[in-house]
This record gives sequence, structure tokens and C-alpha cells, in this order.
Amino acid sequence: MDYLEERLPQNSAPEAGLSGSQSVDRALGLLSLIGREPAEGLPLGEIVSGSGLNKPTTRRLLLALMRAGLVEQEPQTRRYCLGEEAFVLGVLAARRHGLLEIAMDGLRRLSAETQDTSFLTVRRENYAICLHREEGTYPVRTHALQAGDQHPLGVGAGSLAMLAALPDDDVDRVIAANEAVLLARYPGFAPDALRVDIAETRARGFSLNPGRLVASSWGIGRAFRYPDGRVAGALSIAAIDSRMAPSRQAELAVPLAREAERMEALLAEMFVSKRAGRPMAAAVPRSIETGRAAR
Amino acid sequence: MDYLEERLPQNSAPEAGLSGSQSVDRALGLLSLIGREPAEGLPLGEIVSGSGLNKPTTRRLLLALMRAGLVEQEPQTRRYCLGEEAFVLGVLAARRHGLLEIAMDGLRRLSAETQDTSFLTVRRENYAICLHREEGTYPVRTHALQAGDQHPLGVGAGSLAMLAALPDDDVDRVIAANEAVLLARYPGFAPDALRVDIAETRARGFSLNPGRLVASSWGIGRAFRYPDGRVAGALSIAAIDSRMAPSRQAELAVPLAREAERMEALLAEMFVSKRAGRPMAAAVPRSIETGRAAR
DNA sequence: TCCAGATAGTCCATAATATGGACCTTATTC
DNA sequence: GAATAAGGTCCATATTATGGACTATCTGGA
Repeated sequence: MDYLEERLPQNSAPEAGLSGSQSVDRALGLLSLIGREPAEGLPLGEIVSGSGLNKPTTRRLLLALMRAGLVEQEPQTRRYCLGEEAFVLGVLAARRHGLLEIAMDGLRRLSAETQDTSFLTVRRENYAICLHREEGTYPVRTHALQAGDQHPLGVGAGSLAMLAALPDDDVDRVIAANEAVLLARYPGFAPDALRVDIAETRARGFSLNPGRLVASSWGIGRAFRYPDGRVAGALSIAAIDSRMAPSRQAELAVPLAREAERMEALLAEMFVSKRAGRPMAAAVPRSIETGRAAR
Repeated sequence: MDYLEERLPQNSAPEAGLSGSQSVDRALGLLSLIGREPAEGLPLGEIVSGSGLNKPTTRRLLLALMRAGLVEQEPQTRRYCLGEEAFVLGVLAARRHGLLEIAMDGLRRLSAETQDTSFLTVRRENYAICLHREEGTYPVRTHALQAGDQHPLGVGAGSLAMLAALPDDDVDRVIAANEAVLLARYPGFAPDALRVDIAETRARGFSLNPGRLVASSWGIGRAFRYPDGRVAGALSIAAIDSRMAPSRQAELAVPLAREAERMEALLAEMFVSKRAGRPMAAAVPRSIETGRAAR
């Protein structure tokens, strides 16, 4: 199937406009595609079918990405994966987009206080990406979620918290976009089930994943927002089911809420110190088969 | 001045080969250029002159980068800076290139033991980039170096340690490439002075920056290598001059060497677990002004 | 309030670039 | 060792990216 279409769907303005940089758009699409398999990398064939491009074009663009160090090709397996330069760029970008740095203290406090593992998750289109996993001290730990892992919005505690924090029409759009993937690869997360989860999350004040992704691995999550109201990310805590009885959920929700509010305060501070207007350029929709945003 | 030429010089194989992806190469060159000003971002004009491209082309490529989220334009100042997506990509790439993650424990130990601030630095072409700064507890701290800061190889303790760890012909090449910048912007780091520093570093076993970048801010550094011998990065410790008398330098050098060796052991482990051949694709030279120059 | 200068951003005919069908090469399987 | 499959490359062609010339917007000075 067509990975990229799956996750960067929208041809909202189909022919709308030629970007004027087809090849760059395509190359960056490949980069994003490769980023989806951070651990293993992807073989050429999968990149070809995943992108919808043909082999020579794909290869040529990959060579360009490799020249820039953003992609590397594992000599043995010939798989393509993110390069060192991508990592360094990320460190540089962290100066402005240092959610992780801002969140680290909070995650440490959460894990220290609760002994369980805590997570920072952000939204990326219709998916949630785990940016950091802060280990707890309790000897039995769940390893259902690692830094770099990606799941559709709604799958997992932090991910669900973010989805529930979106306005209803966004929720509908996201679920519709993910419907195929959810049904095919996430049993237990059918669209209808997600809608129930969202309602419960909103009523309860925090999200709950009762071991639906990995049995016995439960989690609770809470989203936090930028000063302008956009969802910025989510904090979550995971533990084995025996440590997640309803009473403990309520207990854990307190420090979780505290840290989420703290994040919002820190973000507000960041922006106050900088300007008055909109905090960040709004995300521009993108697709590998570009048609620049209508308008 | 022509920034990119300064730092991505080489037309080692001048006409050698048309890349077949001029625009992608150019776009990624812009990305790298913007990465050099992680804090402020760059105005269009500087990107134009810095890249050697013309305005419409630059702008078109920037739009493509913005569509992908790798670059954002600050609405107020209209400056272009690295986008959120660059940050996220970095986190994803950290799975494979997680020098930082590997180094964190060591940095914490160093700062805890010495009470001074410690750093992880990596090489990027002819420059050194500080990836992390781990604060010490001692109340007087130097803030000469922050995560994301970049200086020519040889400028600063970690940076000098890496330069001194290179084979002589690489040293020559790097110093030649940086000569103009060094003379223009780094008084006290003239090529000849650097060569003396390198000799001393090699003799001593660790590098020393006696407050040459920022007065009273001294540092010592030590490089570490990949299993195949390539320089991977450097660890360093910085403090005010009064805490860097020769006797204390020797004292600090011990844990510094220990942690550097530990890094090499960890890197060796990473590769053993993966394959037998070359550890990573060799960096491919790149330049923004592709082929066509002549004429 | 208006103008000068500077910087940001856009248009569009043209030339150069990226495209992709066909082909070659290297591993893996039976 | 022939067959299959995947990785990789060539090159004439048409599509795409280019950049000179133009317009819009902002800044500060009188």
C-alpha cells in the first residue's frame, strides 16, 4: 500500500498549484518516509512503493539526501536510514523548538515521584511521536513505547490525550485519515472505540490506555497547549496493570496535571519573551505529490 | 561574504559530476546554512548572499523547506529558522546516531565529580558543534559555550581536541579551509597558533583552552573515536581560570580520559552488535554551488 | 504626510534540469 | 547453475527549475 498517501493524504487543493520545486518536495517526502522507520531503515524497494515515485528518481533523490548527510545507507543491508546530519540538525533546532529540554525536568520529577516510566509525546499530522522516555525505578517496567515510536493519534495514553484535546472537527479529520491504518494494524482501536475513549478522556480529565496496545501495559496521559490554544504535546505515565488500579490512576493524575500545567506556563513564558503575535508559523500541510495550499 | 563557500568549500572534484538533483542539493544547502544561526534565524537577504543563489530561487526552495516543516519563517521579523520538523527528525535520528544519549551518563558523572560544566562536541566538516552542555554545581559558571554553538575546529577545548586527533593532512586541510574565518573573527586563533596548540595537545594528552575565546573561561578537552579510528567527538570541561591551575588540569584530565575511553567502549559495542564492515557511510562532500560554476 | 531607500516577495519566457522506460549488476533461492 | 528478485545506472526527452525584471511592503527622515 501507499504509505505516504496513508499518512500525508490531503490533496485538499488537488491541482491548485505547481510548487515550483517538485524534486525538493519529493526529496523531503522521502526524508519523512525514512523517518518513519528510525530503527531499521527502509530498503529501496519499499521507499519506491511507499513514495509512489519510480526507482531512478527515488535513487537520485536519495543520493542527494545522502550527499547532505541527512540519510545514510547501511552498507551491509543497503537499507536507507536517517543520517548523522539529521541528528545534528535536530540539536540545532532544539534551540527554538526545545519542547524536550523544557519537559525533561518535569519528566524526571514524574518518574522520581511515581517510580514509573514517563513520556513526552508530540503530534505530527495524524500521528503521535514519542520524543522521550524517562525510566522509573520500579523493577517491573513496560517497554511498549520508546523514543521515536509513532502511532496514530488516539493509540496510547499520550496520543489519546492529544486527540481528545483537539476540536471536534479536527478529531473527525484525524480519525477519518487514519481509519484504514487503524482497522488494519491496530485491533482494539477501531474508530468507534476511539470516539468512546475521547469522550471518557474529556470527562475524566486525563486519558487512559488499559493495556490495549500491549497487554498489561497501562498508561495515563494529559495534553498541554501553546498559549494560543494549539495542542503542543502530552505527558504520560506507564506502568504494569497492577500499578494502575483506578485509585492509583487518580493519584498519578495529580502530579501529571501539575507538570502539564507547568509546561503550559513555561511555553507561555517562552513566547512572552519573544513577541506578541502568533507563536509559530502555522504548520503548512504537505504531501509528496504537492499542490501548494489553496488560498 | 560567502558563508557557504567559507564552510562548504571544496570543489575537490570540480566539474566531476552533475548531481542530477541540483535543486535538492541547493535546498539542503540552505537548510544547513540556516542551521548555522539556530538562535536568531536569517533574513532572506543573507540567505541569498550566503548561498550564492538568486532571490527567486532561494525563496522557492525556502517555500519547499517550509512546506516540509523543516524551516519556519518568523512572522514578525520574516527571518527564516529551523522548523519543528527538523527537531523531530533529530529525535528520530537519535535512535541510530545517539551520541548524545550515549554520552549523557558520562557528562553527568563528570559534572557531578568535578562540580564544573561539561560538554559533548562533534565535528561537522571544518567546524565543531556543541551538542550538549551539562551544568556543574559550582556557583561561578562560564557560559562561553551552549548547545548548538559552532566554532571552527581548533577553537575551544573540545574542538581543539578533535582537531589534534586528526591525521596531519586533515589538519592541514581544515586549517586551510578555515584560515579566512579564523583571521577575521577569531583573534588569538591564527593558523600558526593553532598548530602550536595541536602539538601541545598531542604531547599533553588533552587539549587546553586558556581563556582565549572568552577571558577567564578555561577548558580542557579530549577526543574519542569510532572503532575504525575516525574521530567521533570530544568531551570537555570548562571552568573559570582560578579553577584551572595546572595541577587541577591534571586532576580533571583523569576522569575526562576515563569517560572518553568509556565512550569508545560504548561505540565499539554499538557496532559489534550490528555488523562487521564499515560502521557508517562515509560522509560525502557537498557544496551548494553544484557543477555548472565554470563557464 | 510624503518620499527615498531597502528588503521581501512574485511573474513568466526560456534553457537547463529532472524524469522514467529500458537495461545492467549483484545477491538469494531451488 | 539457472531463475528470481532486488539494487543500481543510462540517456533522449519533456517537464521543471531558473533568474532577470518587476511589484509590494516596511523603515525612517524631513
